[in-house]
Amino acid sequence: MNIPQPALLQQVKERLHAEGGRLTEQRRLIVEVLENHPDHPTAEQIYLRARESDETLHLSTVYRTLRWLEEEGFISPRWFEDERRQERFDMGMEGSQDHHHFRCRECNQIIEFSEPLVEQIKAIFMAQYGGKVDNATLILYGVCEKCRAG
Amino acid sequence: MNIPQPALLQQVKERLHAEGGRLTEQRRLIVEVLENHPDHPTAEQIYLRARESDETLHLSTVYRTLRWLEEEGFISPRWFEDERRQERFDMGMEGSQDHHHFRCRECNQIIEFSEPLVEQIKAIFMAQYGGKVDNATLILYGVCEKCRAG
DNA sequence: CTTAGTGCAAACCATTTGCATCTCG
DNA sequence: CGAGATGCAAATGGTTTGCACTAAG
Repeated sequence: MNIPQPALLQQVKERLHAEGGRLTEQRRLIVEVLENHPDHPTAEQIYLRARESDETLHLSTVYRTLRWLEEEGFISPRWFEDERRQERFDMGMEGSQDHHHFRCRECNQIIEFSEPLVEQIKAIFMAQYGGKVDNATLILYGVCEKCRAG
Repeated sequence: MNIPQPALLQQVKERLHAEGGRLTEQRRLIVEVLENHPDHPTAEQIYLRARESDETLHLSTVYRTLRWLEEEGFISPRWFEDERRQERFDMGMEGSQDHHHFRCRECNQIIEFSEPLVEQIKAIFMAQYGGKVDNATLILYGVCEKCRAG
């Protein structure tokens, strides 16, 4: 299939080393899956994909690794309204610019986009209400072009 | 943009009548709690407040009523990132204009605000990616003025 | 060797559902 | 009286955790 990109894996390796953590086979696999499938998978989807390479991998290990990646700022969890309690994982890295999401309620596709007006909204809010806004999540819901046409 | 709304209870009464539903004591209580506490309570908070007037009220009844109110467009569920799985209920009525939220991560206060730029973002997205955007949820996270000062 | 990490099973917990009973209209 | 609601208990399902064992460095 796809040749794994060393970008995320390399960063993870370095962070683990700095913290006295260990790059296990399981973690390597999970990170590879994330790199090769930037389509906001659920924990279970990551689990199933990684299991194709390691039959013994357990879902709880996937969760533990995802939580660690989240704490380290490598990924972000996302929730979409039609999926109430299920979380999806976003490769967005620490320090990278905010990006936002459109979710098609027919094909469930997620489109990422950046939108400078959101910065402006933060500024307007702060001017009006005081306080400090650190980050913003914006999700648009609708029907994508393809589903409208089809 | 303030369109005076008849009290929620009155609207609920009419809708129930139109559908052959019944205005039970439990539903009346739950709707009253929602009207008197527009602070985005959780199901359990609504339950506890309503129970002060009716010891026998059960949490499942609260959930069933909330789901009905949601289907009828009287309230909307909202999720905030630091509470992963818990939902909060928003009195926003059907047909009322989109409103958005700021959440203080110290005092957990929620501030509602409207922001016309969001309409503009929807239009920009549609122009760029095609498709149709129906609605948008925007949540700002940060520290409110009071908590910053304190 | 040492201890971080894993597999597994059990726990968690907000929410949902099946069913016998009650009650609103 | 009869359909619609409720109380209760049990189920659900994504996520988390305790523990004994395994393996990375």
